[in-house]
Amino acid sequence: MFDEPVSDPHATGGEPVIDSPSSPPSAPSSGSARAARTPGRRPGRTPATRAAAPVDPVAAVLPLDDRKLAVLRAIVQDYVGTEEPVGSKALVERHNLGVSPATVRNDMATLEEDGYIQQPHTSAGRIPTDKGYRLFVDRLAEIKPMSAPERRAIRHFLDGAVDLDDVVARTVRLLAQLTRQVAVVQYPSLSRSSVRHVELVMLAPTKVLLVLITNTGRVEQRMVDCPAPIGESTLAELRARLNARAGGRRFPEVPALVEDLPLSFEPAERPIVSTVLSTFFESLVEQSEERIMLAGTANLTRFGHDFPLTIQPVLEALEEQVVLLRLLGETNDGGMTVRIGRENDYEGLNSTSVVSVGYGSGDESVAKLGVIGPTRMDYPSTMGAVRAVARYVGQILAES
Amino acid sequence: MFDEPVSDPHATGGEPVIDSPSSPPSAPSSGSARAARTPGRRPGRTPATRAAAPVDPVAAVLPLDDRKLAVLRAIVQDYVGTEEPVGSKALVERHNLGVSPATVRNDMATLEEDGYIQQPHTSAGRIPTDKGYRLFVDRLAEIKPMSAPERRAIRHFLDGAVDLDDVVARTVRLLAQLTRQVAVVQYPSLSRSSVRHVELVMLAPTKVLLVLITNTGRVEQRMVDCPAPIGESTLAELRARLNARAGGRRFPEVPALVEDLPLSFEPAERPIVSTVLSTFFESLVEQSEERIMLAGTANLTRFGHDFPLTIQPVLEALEEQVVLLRLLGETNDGGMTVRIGRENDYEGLNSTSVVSVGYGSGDESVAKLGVIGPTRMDYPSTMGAVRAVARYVGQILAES
DNA sequence: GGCTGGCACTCTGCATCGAAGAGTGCCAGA
DNA sequence: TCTGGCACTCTTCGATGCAGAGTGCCAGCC
Repeated sequence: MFDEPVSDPHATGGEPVIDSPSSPPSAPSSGSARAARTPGRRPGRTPATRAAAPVDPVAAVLPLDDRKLAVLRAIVQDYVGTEEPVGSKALVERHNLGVSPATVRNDMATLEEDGYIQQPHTSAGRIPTDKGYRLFVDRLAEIKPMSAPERRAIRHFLDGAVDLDDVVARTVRLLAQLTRQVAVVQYPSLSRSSVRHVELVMLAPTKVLLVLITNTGRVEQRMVDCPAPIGESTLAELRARLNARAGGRRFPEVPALVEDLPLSFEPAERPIVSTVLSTFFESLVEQSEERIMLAGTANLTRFGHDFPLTIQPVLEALEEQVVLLRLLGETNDGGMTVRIGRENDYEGLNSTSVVSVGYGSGDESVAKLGVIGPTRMDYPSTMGAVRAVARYVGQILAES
Repeated sequence: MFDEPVSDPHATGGEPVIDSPSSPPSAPSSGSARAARTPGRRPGRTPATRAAAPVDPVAAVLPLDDRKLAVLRAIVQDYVGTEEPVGSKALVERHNLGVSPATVRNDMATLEEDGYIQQPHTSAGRIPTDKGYRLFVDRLAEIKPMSAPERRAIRHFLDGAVDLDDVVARTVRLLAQLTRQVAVVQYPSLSRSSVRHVELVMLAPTKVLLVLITNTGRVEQRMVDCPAPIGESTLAELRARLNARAGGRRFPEVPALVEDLPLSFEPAERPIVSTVLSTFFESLVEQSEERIMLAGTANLTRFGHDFPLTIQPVLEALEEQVVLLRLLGETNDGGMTVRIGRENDYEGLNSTSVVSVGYGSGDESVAKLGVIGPTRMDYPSTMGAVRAVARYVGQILAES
């Protein structure tokens, strides 16, 4: 059965939101500039260019005809469902492809030569390789939209949130539940937010608490140790000027806007003001720039048979905020990003796939979210869930 | 080798800080009122009372002599080390107990009858039961103090923290590393902290951001939707009065101290003031009362052979803040609490042990921390690490 | 009464073996 | 280009057998 167009998988349903990682923003290779692209390593793997310049010797072999693609898709679907290598006979039975097992076997041999599938052992069925999944995601899969009840449930669940922490917490849990995988949600990034209010609270003569509130509702605080006692009036003035200049501005602009502030104070007070300001920038911008929330680690137990070996490095990766941040950081700004297996830079995640996307209150993204699962995941559904959740979080943020 | 006193394991080294869960606060059963007690289910299991009233038919059998206790201890130690059932021959070889394997076998038979050890299969070695671990922890084990370099490392690591979040974050990671288990740290509880400062920030005419700073450096914020626009001057006045009355007070006292505040405002403003105040109490006290941080989940992979079955429910438990909070909540205020296997109320943790203790800036605890590991854990070392970390965090908090 | 050596017994763990089944690759023919 | 057939490979599973570890019990000794 070949019920979806292969040449442009996005023609029928959802918008084309798939971006492969590290695909060059230029050089649209197929009809639509926003259509799926193959990763940089295998350039020119699309109908439009495949005949033109056979850069890669493997790629040169490659007039993968429709049936072979259908076979690959069937293999991916079956393997994702059963977790077992799929053989030619079973494939023909389950997908009535209209040809005999022998023919499918020939196709499989081709697909294996080209590196899309592989055999765990001689005379076992085939399983998709990372490259196979890549092709599946890029050209064969269609993002599966959420059903109406699912959408309602998402909406309802997120609507109950009382503050930003709660929004993020609910979002991760929701995402983990929907996808039955590990979910990761980044807090709205400071660098993409704007300043709503800056508050300075004196706790002791030389101790000031700096509280920053962003337009996304995020609140950050930091203790400042002043070199000398600071007067309440100075503090009030600094607060007023800081808010006047920075209020409403995007974060990256702020330093330039307030750097001359110390000059407007008495010389004696300038060092103090400078200290407060530098803490403001350094600590808030650099240190706690990014926060992340995680849920669904229990889903890791459904990973596979070779359990402890796979799960340990993944758990370790999940403990490292840095790794997660970099992971999400690689999300393409435009659309959904899928990184499959070894496409992930971090070694511990070499047998996982990461589906991530930006979300935001307006039309641009303020942070990323995503899920981490086995390469052997149900990509269409996962991508659908990730996309849907990202949209609703964006809406919620825009409302509050 | 029988190098530590059995009758009172606390005579030589560390203070008696072990408390069994659910042990009645009254009825000290041995010499020291703070000495280890056995859980309620098995009353009267101590030298002082064992001959008096044989309540329990099993307990009646029980003049466990010193050698049997030594055998039990040896079994626990060996099993913890090897993860394999330990037999009589190996026991005699490794611990030169001064008797023959046959004798040890007889002792083992007794210990098994009494429920302290069990055989996985006929003619396999013995492994300790929960009850066996309980006895070990209560009477045979001594908390192993940290070495000087370890203490220095702890101190050094925690000293680098820049704010409360950082202190807590460093603490969990440290604890997880030291014990090689899952670590849990509760944020300093609001109900045991005092108010350092309350800040009210107007974000919109009817939106006020309430920021609360505690003496432990914890900062909580909450959005308040006012029923009517609130004036800047009213807000300033409310802020001043709130701080005047609540500043420095313990949290539980605060409601009573400020409940009449609305009356000191114009009648028109009272509803607004009331709204702010009620958010102050309800949200802060009830909802986000407790926060928890977690680390070391990757250590779960070292749990045991029967892997996925054990780890899944544990991971699920760890995802539930509520479960963790209740877990820590059961920590005895006085000293260290060890809950072994089925002593844990939560079913998913029935094959784990939880070692927890309170920590605080002064002499009383403001929150709890602990680790979760397999019942087959090295209790002396784990307890030593937990105790040491708790002390240092307390010191750090007291300083800042 | 408690400890010990000896002995028979049980059970696991491991390797070996063989049969069954699934799947492949290749070839000749339509 | 597809198909049916066939030989071959390799995994899986159960049965079998053997070695090793550990026990329980008993009779004898101190």
